[in-house]
Amino acid sequence: MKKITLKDIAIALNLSVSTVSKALSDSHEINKDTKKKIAAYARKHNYQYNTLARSLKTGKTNIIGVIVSTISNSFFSQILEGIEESSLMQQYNVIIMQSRENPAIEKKCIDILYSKGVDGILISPVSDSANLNYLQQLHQTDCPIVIFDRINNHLNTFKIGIDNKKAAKRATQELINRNYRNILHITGLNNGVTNERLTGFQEALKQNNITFQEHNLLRCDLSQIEIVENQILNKLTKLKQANKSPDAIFTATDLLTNRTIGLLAQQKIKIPDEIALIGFSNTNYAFSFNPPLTCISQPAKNIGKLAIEKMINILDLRMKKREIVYETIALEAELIIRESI
Amino acid sequence: MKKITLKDIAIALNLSVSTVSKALSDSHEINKDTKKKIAAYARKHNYQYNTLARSLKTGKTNIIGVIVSTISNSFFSQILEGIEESSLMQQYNVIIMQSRENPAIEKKCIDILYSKGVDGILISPVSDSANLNYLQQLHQTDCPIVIFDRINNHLNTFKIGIDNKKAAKRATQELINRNYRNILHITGLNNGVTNERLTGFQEALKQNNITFQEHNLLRCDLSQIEIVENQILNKLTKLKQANKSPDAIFTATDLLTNRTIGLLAQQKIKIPDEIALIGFSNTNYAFSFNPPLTCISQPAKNIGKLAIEKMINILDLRMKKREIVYETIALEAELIIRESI
DNA sequence: CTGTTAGCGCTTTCAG
DNA sequence: CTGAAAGCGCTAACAG
Repeated sequence: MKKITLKDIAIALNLSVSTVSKALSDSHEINKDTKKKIAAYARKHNYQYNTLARSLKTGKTNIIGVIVSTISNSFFSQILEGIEESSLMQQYNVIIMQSRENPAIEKKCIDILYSKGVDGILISPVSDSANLNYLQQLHQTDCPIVIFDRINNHLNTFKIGIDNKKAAKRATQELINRNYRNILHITGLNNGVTNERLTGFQEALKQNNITFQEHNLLRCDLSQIEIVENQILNKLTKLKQANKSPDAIFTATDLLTNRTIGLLAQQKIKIPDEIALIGFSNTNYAFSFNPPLTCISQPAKNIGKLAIEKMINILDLRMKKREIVYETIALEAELIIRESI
Repeated sequence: MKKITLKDIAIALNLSVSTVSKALSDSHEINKDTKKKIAAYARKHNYQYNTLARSLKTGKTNIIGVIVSTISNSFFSQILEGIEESSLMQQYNVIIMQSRENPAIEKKCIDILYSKGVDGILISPVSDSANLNYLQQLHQTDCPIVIFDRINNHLNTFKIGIDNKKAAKRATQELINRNYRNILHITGLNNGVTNERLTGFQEALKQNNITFQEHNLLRCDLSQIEIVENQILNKLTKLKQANKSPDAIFTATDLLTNRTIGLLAQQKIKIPDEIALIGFSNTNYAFSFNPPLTCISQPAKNIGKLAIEKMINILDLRMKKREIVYETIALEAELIIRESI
């Protein structure tokens, strides 16, 4: 079962290559019987057309590049699942690459994808600045870009994510509604997404006439997973010593939330009796935590779906030379109430 | 910044295409100064060679296809992370596809990858039979196959996974060592992997002179996630009514383990006091469960790494027309003792 | 309805 | 050291 080509079929059936090509793409200008004969031979010999050659000719690969920071992060893997599913349905495939939160690697990924001739790139950019100009250039010429997740940047294209401020505000409000007043907000280092969430947190406090206290903000360096727990524990200890222990914690990322619940359990701090916990989390198993975790879950799969759909949309409109009106789509994050608050 | 080609460079610098081609691949037959001039121009205009054209010519795409059942399963996403990392280092890229536990979709994925001209396919096959003959054919001719995770089949190639029987036996022994005698084994439907694990479970019992009781085996249909919990709860209820409640549970898959711990918490069954729990799990957050979960964790990232390395190994040896000796590599799964037993 | 031809961008002999 | 030419497998314009 060696790979056979159009030429092989043409020779075997005593036809020309172009006839075979047209027949297999079901062109109307080919006789029915000829088509049948060709189709039969092709099937029998397991002919699979050579996408490479076709792409070289047509200038279209039907491959979309996707860049995320880490595949194994559950939020991203859910997005990727959505992307793969939708792309397959639309006859596209995806090459997935990891930027590992590193702008230089991200640049390399972009270049590789570009040289592979991908029709477009879906990306959750490492930073709000690093490769943005480069992406903008690509987008304006050869290679359309669609942004997902980290949508706080000035790139003029489709951006799919959630309204982070709103989601954070809602979570905070939920705590306040339940009479928690002294809320510690744990977040990552400065970036668009965490800043939005912080703003949402602060706005909720303000609306309820609660003064935001600087000591109720902890920024963790997420690049060093090992010490995240220490950073949190230190903070809690200090607050306790100052007699300012929080009655609730609001965590701003998946990793922080899941680590925090583990840490509190380990420290035998009762949730929610001593400290309540709410946070962003897309773990499939938040309900298996004990207590089951109350969390803000992003519609990850849907983000992926929409991102690829918008990309195909761009590709389509560009081909038809039609104008494209870009939009930023902020989906609704879901607040799942369980038992940790 | 439109895409530029060798031809563009050649014309601009008044050289021939072949000279430019050779210069950019640093051929020794090109003058140093010419190389420099060409390199400078290429960099300035952001030349990215067209992989498509090169592949068509060389017959090599440097793309490896990967087929898993679901990307968002944490075990697979960890494998994918390893695959992506290693492949990038070796100048390969991966196209990831999902078979969704469906042989027909799996077949489709294989065909698409084949027609894309991937250099090889890494796959965790849906079943021990469905597309195996087809894969064997591909492997023997054009497109080498490497199997990972589900390695209980007759395909003659590299297979990377773990020794499931051994891992299950060890987990069971650990329970027995701690004086649990009445152990309920919860597993999935009949397949190579779960069968191996069941065998390991039974062997451990036997070695300790414990009779295996048919009522201590529950097979769940994993395709219907929603009812898994019900199936487990029903079983526990029945056993209780018969006065045969287990003192420990050994779960055979990620999903089952994580669902079971959630269910037990929900039912207010104290772990490990009333029932102990041990199981396979590759969740990143097993330590955040409460109690922290004692589990068997597979070296997923490593499985991915090895799989791609073996693939590149095959590609290499085939090119050199050297003989290849296939082996099945069973890595060691790790037993992580925490507090659920 | 079928065939001829040119060419996508690149690599690779072979000549000069 | 540099260039001309062929060809990878396919599509598409054009001819017949």
